[in-house]
Amino acid sequence: MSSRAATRVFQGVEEQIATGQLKDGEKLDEASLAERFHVSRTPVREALLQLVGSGLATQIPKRGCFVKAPSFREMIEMFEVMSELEGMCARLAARRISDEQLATLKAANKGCEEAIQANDSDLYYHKNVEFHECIYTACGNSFLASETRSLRRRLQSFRRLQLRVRGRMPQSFNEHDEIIESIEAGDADKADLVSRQHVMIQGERFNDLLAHMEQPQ
Amino acid sequence: MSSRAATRVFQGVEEQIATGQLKDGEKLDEASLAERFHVSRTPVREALLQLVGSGLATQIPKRGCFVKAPSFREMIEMFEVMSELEGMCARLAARRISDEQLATLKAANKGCEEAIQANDSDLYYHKNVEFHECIYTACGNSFLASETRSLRRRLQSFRRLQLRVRGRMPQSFNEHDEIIESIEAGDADKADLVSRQHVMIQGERFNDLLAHMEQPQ
DNA sequence: GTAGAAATTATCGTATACAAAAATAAGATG
DNA sequence: CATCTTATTTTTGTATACGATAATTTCTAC
Repeated sequence: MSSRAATRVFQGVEEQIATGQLKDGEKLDEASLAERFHVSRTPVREALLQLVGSGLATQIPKRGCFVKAPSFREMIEMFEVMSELEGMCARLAARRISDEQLATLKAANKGCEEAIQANDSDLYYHKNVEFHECIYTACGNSFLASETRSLRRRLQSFRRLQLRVRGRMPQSFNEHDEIIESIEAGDADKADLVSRQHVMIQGERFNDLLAHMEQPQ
Repeated sequence: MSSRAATRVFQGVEEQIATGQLKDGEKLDEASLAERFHVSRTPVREALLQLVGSGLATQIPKRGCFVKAPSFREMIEMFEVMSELEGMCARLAARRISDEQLATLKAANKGCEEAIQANDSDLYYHKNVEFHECIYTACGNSFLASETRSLRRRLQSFRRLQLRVRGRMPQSFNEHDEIIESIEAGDADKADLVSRQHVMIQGERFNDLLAHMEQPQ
């Protein structure tokens, strides 16, 4: 089906960690995974290496790999950094965005609006990613864009949960408006501030959500 | 000698990329590397995967791995992000640092001073790392600390060059004083600003250095 | 002589095999 | 019965083997 077995295993394990099927500290046994994915140990080992690289697993020499789900504290820390990066992207975008990029950004936001009117949170999720992607591109720093994207991806599975929180979708959309306005006005400081808050609010929502769901560690 | 063959290969190739023995775009042939490091292809492939993960190589499916030395533009971009992260660390440290951590920070700076008096740029390099490491720890966000450390490491080989630039060592040290003062005073905004500048100046110095050395691409 | 096609070669991705180290189980000794 | 020692088993890390795909070369046709 897919091109590389190693990639399949990587994404599969990643998914299972995100959904909680594989829990924190659980051992990632090479032989079992190989059997589960119908491949040999070689691609499994490659997948595990990549998991370790992306921080989802820990490797102890001669002992094996173990799931390393972010703790509550680490999640908050990641949101804190995400907030900073997102703010930086917006700040730079306010200074560097082109007319064309601004138009694309507005179009993406229009997509968000339509998703809200259709009350389609899954569509909103994708349109929202698109919106932020526009800002990453417009910041004119592809390294920053890539780092931010990567962190967003890492917080992704939790975000998806958040947008279903009551009333979050319209509020998120209103914040988008503020972000666009400040970027269009070239107000870097405000774009920075508003974007930071946009992320931190999500962090807080995440916090609420977790508190409702179960005990953090 | 060492524990893992894969690690040896990884560090070896990393070193050769940093020193310029392996140039941008050059192919990382599995068989040749295996022969060079007296190991089989398996650990070589693992090393290459890690190199790709840390951004030092690119992988094209069914075509192989190629050295991906950061371009001039990417270096500037990385400095821009480093500046932001370093600023964030300092800002948080100004709010969260403990008395004990502050003492350690001052001690590290004392080490820098001694290195200057001894005119030992190599020692200064290490003491400087120690100084910044204190701030990372004091920022109270271990994820941020880890990300910043990782980026520092990536810019490391170039930094090492920079500190040998004429007059940089004392200037860097003076900037440290400003950083300590603002952190001690709990002035988060100033700590942020000064730390950002501290990095950006290095970026500019790097810029100068490159301009002197050879043509950027 | 050049362009395209077929065959050959090289290299990647995966599977299997084997050696070394660690975990576990079994046995001996007090 | 507990504990230390030793044997067995499991599992990691590395080497080798094999199939598939892309690159290269050779060959043929024009």
